Amino acid sequence: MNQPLKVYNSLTRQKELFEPLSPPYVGMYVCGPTVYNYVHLGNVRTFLTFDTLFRYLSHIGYKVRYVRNITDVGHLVGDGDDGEDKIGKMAKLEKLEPMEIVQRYTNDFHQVLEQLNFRTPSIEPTATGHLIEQIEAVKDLIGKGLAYESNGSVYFDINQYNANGNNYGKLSGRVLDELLTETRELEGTSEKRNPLDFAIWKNAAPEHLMQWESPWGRGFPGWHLECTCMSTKYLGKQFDIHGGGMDLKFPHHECEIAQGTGINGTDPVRYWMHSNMLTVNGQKMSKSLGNSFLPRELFAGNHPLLEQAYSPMTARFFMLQSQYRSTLDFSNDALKGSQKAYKRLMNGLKIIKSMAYIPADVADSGEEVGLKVSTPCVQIDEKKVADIKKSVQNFYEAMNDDLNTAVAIAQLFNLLKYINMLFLNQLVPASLGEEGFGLLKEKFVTFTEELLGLLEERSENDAVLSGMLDLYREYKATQQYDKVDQIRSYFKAQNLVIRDMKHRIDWAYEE
RNA sequence: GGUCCUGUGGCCGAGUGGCUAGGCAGAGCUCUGCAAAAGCUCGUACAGCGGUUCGAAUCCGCUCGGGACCUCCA
Repeated sequence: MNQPLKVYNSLTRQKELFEPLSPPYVGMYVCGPTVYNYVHLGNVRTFLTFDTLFRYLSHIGYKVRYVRNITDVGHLVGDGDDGEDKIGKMAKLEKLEPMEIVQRYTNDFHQVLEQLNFRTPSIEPTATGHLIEQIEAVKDLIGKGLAYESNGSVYFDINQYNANGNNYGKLSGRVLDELLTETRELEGTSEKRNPLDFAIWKNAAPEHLMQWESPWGRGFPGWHLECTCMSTKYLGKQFDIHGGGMDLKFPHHECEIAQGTGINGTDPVRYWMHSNMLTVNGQKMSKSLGNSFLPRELFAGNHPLLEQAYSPMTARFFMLQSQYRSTLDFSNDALKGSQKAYKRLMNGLKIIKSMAYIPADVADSGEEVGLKVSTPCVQIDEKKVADIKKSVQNFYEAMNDDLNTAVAIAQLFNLLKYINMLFLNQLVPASLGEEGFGLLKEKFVTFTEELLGLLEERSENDAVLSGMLDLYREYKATQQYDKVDQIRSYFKAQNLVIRDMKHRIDWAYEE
């Protein structure tokens, strides 16, 4: 609210100033996973985009209701009637109840997101929990002449929808005639009036595991319908933001627009946002191409594509280093670079959090705070203070510019420079003034932890480490260098390193 | 085939009609028991060819390369 946020709206194909329907409230819906398998790293990128948006909107004063669904109805693998539903297929394969499959992969999804420090959405509704709403929606569309029954299935009537003055294809930029000529369905074999009509209710074969009673016989809801019903129920007939991966633009989101418009008489979404794909060697990461890997495999480093393990926060940082609308290419070299950069950032975070402002007169004498500084007189370095203010402002401008986290992170590194200088007494807090120092500390911590969701990853106990450091100092003072080296090895074994400087000895994350 | 996106230095990745992105890697200096870290300095860019312009890597055209969607996919 207190920041002019601009977002790229896929519907209008341009950046627009974000103005919610009824500030300070914001309604945001994001298509969640179909829980028939483990989420892979590519899936995670989309959710990270909207986690970042959720955090930023909240930070700038909006009250956000963030709805992210769980698709727990199996949808068809293929387009034809003989297609198997994905959850049902897994259930048969593993000899489990479909709901066991759903539970297992929902748990996995939640666990992965928690490891990556995602905030939980306000509501996480399931498709099976909204069957009544979906059946009502189908009835409603039939009543309005926008859908028709055929052999126990119900299809959305695109020709009628367009005849009513709508434009099916406006989100994805598709032209109906072109779609028609490209369709692979054979004439005469379909239950549909128009090959482009999509199912909103699907007749189920007896062996189909997940099926429910309906006015059109036993069946299950069409894939696109759940999002329309759940977003309408929790966010209203029209709401602010709808997000998802690029690959959902067509047909899924196009269908949502058609259904929402058909049922509620209004365009359901004001800002459509789509995040781009994670690629591997330039190709989209996907299960069918076999180039995907699981977050778990990334964290453990046990996948042929991975040269080593990368921590959850390294992965988060890596993905935030690019803007969400660009494709991001995965590579070990890039991940290694991110790992080092992330650790540098965390060392800065650790330093600044432990540091308090010291007025000039105290800094002069130095003794009582354990600093041996002999700064004769400290005056405020206006140039540095101005630079800090500029970086803070640039951070906000970057975030306001369609969530440009890449540029935002660059500002963090500008600030990090001053933190490191403070740490080494190349700069004393007093030279930034209380205001300048306070701004540096507050913003660096807020940006890193709250907005980007980057946290320190550490298991070792602080007290143990500080005890070890005391020993280190003692051995060093008595020049017992072999023991000094032993302590260094102890830290090294935990991916930590001792920083032994003129004025200070401390530990840090090994970079 | 149709629709659309994209091509930045060793690697990843921003951005813009003229002003240092940033990170990783590399070189030098300072500091240091040895290291490490940090700070400072430095190098190598905008696929190719035309055009518009006082000026383009940034706009336009063409060529070549890569990709996405059109089928479930974040």
